[in-house]
Amino acid sequence: MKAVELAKAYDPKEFEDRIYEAWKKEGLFQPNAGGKPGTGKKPFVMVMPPPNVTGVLHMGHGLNNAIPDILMRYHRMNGRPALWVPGMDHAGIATQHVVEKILRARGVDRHEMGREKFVEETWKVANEHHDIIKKQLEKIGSSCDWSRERFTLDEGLSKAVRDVFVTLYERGLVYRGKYLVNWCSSCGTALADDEVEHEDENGAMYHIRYEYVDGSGSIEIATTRPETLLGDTAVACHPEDDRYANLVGKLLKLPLADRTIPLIADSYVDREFGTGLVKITPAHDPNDFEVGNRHNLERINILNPDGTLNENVPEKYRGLKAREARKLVVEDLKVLGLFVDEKPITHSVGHCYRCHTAVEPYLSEQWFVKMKPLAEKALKAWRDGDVRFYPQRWEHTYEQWLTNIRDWCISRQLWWGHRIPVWYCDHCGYVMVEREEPTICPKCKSSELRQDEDVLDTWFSSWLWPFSVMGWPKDTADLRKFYPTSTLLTGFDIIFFWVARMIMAGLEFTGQVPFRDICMTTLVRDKQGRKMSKSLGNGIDPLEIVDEFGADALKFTLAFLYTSTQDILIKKDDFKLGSKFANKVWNASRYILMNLEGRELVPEPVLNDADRWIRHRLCVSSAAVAEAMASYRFNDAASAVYEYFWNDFCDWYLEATKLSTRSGDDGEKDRAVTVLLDTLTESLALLHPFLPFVTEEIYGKLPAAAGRLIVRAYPKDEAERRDPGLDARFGTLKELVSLVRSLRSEFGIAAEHKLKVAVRVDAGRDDGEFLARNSELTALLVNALSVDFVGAKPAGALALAGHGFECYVFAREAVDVAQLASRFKKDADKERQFAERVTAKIANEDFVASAPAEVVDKEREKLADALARVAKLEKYLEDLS
RNA sequence: GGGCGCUUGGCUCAGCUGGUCAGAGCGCUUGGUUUACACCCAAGAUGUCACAGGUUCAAAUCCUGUAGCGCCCA
Repeated sequence: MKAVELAKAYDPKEFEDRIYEAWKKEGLFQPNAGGKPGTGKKPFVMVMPPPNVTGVLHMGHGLNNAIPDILMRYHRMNGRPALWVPGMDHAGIATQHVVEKILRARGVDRHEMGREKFVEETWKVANEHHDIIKKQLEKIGSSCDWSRERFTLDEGLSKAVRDVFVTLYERGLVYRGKYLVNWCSSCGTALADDEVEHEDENGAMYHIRYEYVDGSGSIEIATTRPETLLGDTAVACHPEDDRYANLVGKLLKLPLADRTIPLIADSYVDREFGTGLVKITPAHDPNDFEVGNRHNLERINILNPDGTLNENVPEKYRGLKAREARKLVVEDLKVLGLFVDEKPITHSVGHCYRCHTAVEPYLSEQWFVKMKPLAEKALKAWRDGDVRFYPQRWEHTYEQWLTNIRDWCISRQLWWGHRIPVWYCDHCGYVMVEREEPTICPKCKSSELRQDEDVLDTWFSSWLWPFSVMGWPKDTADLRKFYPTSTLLTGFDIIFFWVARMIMAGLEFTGQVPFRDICMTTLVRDKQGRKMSKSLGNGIDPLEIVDEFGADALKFTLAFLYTSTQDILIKKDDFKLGSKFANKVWNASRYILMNLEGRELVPEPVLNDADRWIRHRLCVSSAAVAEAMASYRFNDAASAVYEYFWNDFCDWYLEATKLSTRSGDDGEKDRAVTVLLDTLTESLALLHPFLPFVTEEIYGKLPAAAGRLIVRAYPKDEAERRDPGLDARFGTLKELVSLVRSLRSEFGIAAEHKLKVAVRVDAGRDDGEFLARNSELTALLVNALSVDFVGAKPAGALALAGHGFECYVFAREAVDVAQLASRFKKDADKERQFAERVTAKIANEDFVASAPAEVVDKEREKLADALARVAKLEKYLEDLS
């Protein structure tokens, strides 16, 4: 056989794109890949959280694509039909922003352009961006089934959205009403409650006097927003507040606005707060809105949609932004002598999550979803254990939100999105909520119909994602085969926006939870713990990492650093971890393939101790991966394969095989190389989910390779391959090797100096035969002339104390005796201290009585072991002196 | 105001169901042109596991409190 040559250095650029194309072309991302439909195994299915089509992929996407890819590949290799459905989100507000910005640069306003042209233009932009994002997801290596890719605004999903809206309406769960909504004046649209981000801001508490109409005096109110007094329709006190109770019903002169308002009593008022009197502005404050309803107060809207004051305020304030009006109002109050004072305070102010403008409570007519009935089902599903959170603590967040749920404002005053399927008859005012566009009014037969101008919240399509991507509401084969999905993996920050709502929609429309396991990932932050953001410029572009270190490095590093408890703090250089590991895999493989030169493969090679040991380790590692994957502890899984490959396979096994590959025996070489190839193949399979590209590339170079690694069986933990006894004996050999290497290092004994070594095994130990059988191997690993077995310490040798054995090195002339003595003393002291602790433990009767016998036995063993080492070390010290 | 989380070697973090669990990666020190790998090899140093109590035969691990940091909801 000829040697297979791998390039000297690992270079992911050389093969990653090529391999991805091959996987895709061969249909290996599809659930029937590897001819598995007949196996009867349960499919493993995930849907990708659809990224914003016009957004930029950041490290959060990197994490939430790299990690699921590991899961997908793992289950695929375990023989389950594996389906990962990709797609993107039309992201209403965000995309409209992007396009408006492009248009602005061209000097065009969307209103000049008109709705139809604007939407057309937006599609163009979305399509361009789609291709970029798709390319990026491919670069990252996502093994998702592109033949099933979906878009939240494509035909099928639009149909699902319309169907859901109408169905909810029919069930009485969608309604229209005039309520206070969160209004972003910059985006010109309403927002849902959870699209508002609260931030502390420096503001002031203003104290203002309102005079009685009858001239008998005045009262003092406190507010943070004095400009809204222009929309006041009452002042309220607590009904049991002695200070004001007798004044209820009195009329007040509203300053500046020249109106008369009453003093009312409502238990909503907090007596401790400010003066105990609050101004009531029903059209501009959610609490005041409620108060206004209870007292039948007029609602005076003082704002235009663009956030300026409207015609309901005195002329001098009209057209001003709220902030500007505030200044002027305060000045004018001062002139009138009605301003008392202002005290600086910090208070929480809501901002638009897209553009960060301060949000105004704004009275308008919107469509809402009645959430309570949906939330109750979702809560029940969780209580029944139909959905499980990993880590579990997130269920509290889920429960809390669902328990205190509020109705969902779903209309958005945008052009980009699913147009609300409601038509109004201009002739008779009849309202039609329809799946198919109506042409005539069923009531008056007029054809003057007008569709609702607004579109639906983007999340109104995302919440259907797990089943709409499968073709729902049609009863498709995919829906039957792959729904409900298995696992959802996404960031905890969208638990309300998306996760909880998907569960509600799944239950409401399919009668099933859309997934059973919910794996919540944390945020990726920079080393200072700051959120990665464009404005801070501290973001790490995953594509840049792929370019510099490779997709495998990106994936492996993220998995290795994955944590479910804290945010992941990361810097660019950290990705070296993954590329170093990939390089290690590359070079170990390169070495093995080099050794094929002139070899013949042996049909049924006999295994030696090292071979059987590495197979045992492979079993242990495979079991560790299985356990970690089942509980979504990706860092544990990554560590398991890392330690296996680097520490077991490379540091010990590969080194051990050099005994064979460097021997003069062709038969032994053939045997060793055959086993090596086999072990390498299984090791590559073990690593594949974590380092897909480099392992597939190497697999393709193996002489006996068939098909693709991506669909090969994952190494199993097989009882007959396990051998814990062998593992322990091999451990003794490793300890022996380390002892000699330490001596060498500490005393500067040159590597090329071949030592003469002897070993004596303590009485009662059963690893003597093993060590004797592998003495040549030991000699190779410590560069010894020979490793002999003796019954007692040979004269003139230095002794080293192992656990259960002694090792003798003929190197007295090479070491500084005083230094060695102090080394022994240190070791002996440490061991003695340990022995004392254990002695005390065993002397404690309570311990012996209460602890399990197993634990007590273990302690006794530890003690015996430690005492034996102390005795040895003391003897050595004596010998040296 | 309610809830959740974090505080472990210089840095970033693991340590699930209490009993060699005091660990990893990076960094650091010493030595190395071992024909797989310097993206490497070998050897090494570094922690009273935030603090104070408590439970227990036994606590980084469970409980309570304190301090600091962060996040979410209101």
